Amino acid sequence: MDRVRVRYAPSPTGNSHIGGARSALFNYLYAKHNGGDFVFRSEDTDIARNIPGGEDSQIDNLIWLGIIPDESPRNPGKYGPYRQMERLDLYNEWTKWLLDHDYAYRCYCTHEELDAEHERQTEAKVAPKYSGHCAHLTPEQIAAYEAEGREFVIRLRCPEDVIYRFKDLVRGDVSFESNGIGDWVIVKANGIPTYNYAVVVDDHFMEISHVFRGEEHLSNTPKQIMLFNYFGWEVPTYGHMTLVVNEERKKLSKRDESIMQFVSQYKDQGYLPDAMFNFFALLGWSPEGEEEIFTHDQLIELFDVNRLSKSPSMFDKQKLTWINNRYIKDRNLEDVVALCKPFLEKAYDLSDKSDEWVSSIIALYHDQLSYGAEIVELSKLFFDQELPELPEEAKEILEHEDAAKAIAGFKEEISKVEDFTAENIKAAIKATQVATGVKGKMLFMPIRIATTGIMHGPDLASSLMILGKDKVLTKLS
RNA sequence: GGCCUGUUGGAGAAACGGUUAACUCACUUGCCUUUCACGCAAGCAUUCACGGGUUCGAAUCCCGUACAGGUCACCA
Repeated sequence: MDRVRVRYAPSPTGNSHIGGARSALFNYLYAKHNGGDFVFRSEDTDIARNIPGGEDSQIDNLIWLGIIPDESPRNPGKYGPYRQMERLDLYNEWTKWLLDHDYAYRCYCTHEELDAEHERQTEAKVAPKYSGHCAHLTPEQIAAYEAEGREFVIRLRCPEDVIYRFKDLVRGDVSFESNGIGDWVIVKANGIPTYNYAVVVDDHFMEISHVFRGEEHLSNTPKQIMLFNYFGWEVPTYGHMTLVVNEERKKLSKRDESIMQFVSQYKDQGYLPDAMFNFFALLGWSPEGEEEIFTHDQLIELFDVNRLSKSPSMFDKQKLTWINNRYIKDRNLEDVVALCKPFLEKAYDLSDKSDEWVSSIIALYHDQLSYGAEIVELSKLFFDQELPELPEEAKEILEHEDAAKAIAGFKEEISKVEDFTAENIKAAIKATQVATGVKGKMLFMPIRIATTGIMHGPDLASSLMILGKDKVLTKLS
């Protein structure tokens, strides 16, 4: 196994989860850093939970993020097929091998029997594991069960007193005792292999050299090593990454609503894929210097497994927002317009507006925009929307005697402006100052509040230009 | 309950036995600016969960305690 080959193997049971995307990202970074392959495998053995389109959406989301599989069901390499349900013959072949060598056996226990056993063990406060009821059935017993028409699963014999040790790329030396495991199911009653079994066969035949996955898989590792040992196959190198947790420090669950959980949601809100890529890379990994903003290629270059963290990382929405803003600022206006316009179109009727007009609004917010959809809220004042009630402070300003002077003066000056450009508007404000003697905050604020309806916003002259002369005059009246 | 893992400021995180405990986000203050935003500058852990040890010296090594998380499926 000289070549680095890694895989990302989701089950097509739903939309891409951010935790999964992060796993995919680290596998990808590792592979690319080492000039290896990143393969996508569909773990679709839970036939009841698979959803149509699940696999496609997984791949699409990865590609959107810039994590391009070198091999997948869509672009198969020479290690296919890339869906587990299409590899059943392979598994069956090796199941037979295990059975023939007596490393595995048929188990006829029913769910009821197993549940009762589990309950007894929990009550007795011992580690729940399979009792081995069917481990040594006589041919007569087997025949009897078969005659009954009982279904069976296939269990792997778990050796006694073996300690499974492995060097984890993230956690260092890890070991598990075999005694805590028990004979576990490798093939379900429906003839389909379980996850821990299929994975071993696939990782071997797909020549996977390194496996980066979430910490929740740590305790699956001894089971998989057990199998590698029986087969006499080389065990890949594992690296168990910390979980991503929410503000409550709990593992992100799909029901959690405190943050957006799915990659597609970020896409839909107008986040930039390269910003997401950058952000995910910082979740459980840290670069060496002080810089944290890196391009796709730089991250590949810099990625180093030794810098993966051992403690869980919290999904920090504010940091994502900041990173996304950094990327938006770096994009040219044309790109940002393309990003934002769809949100405006959806929120407002733009049919009688020119492209230039829309672009000029977006330009106003280019530097502060955190994500595409935010433009709708930010630019409200240009779309005749209901604006929040003025704060006390604003009312006080308007009641001031200078305010009335400023507004009246400005109305007069502005009505004289022919060519309604920012420059000319600025000149009109200046002229108002000269004419009325009002200046500074007491000049700008009343005009701003009267025309835009808010106290704080982008450059006044530009804002007025976009609003247009007619609207400005109406508002002033 | 068994097994496994982690614990450095509000959040991420560096430091690999000897530094004033990096850096980034957030926050606070100041500058810039009509305002907001952007940008710039500064401030923000007498201390590394706690208690013992080892050592000339410990956030860093060892032991224990506490807390947090993961996992114990015919789900992946």
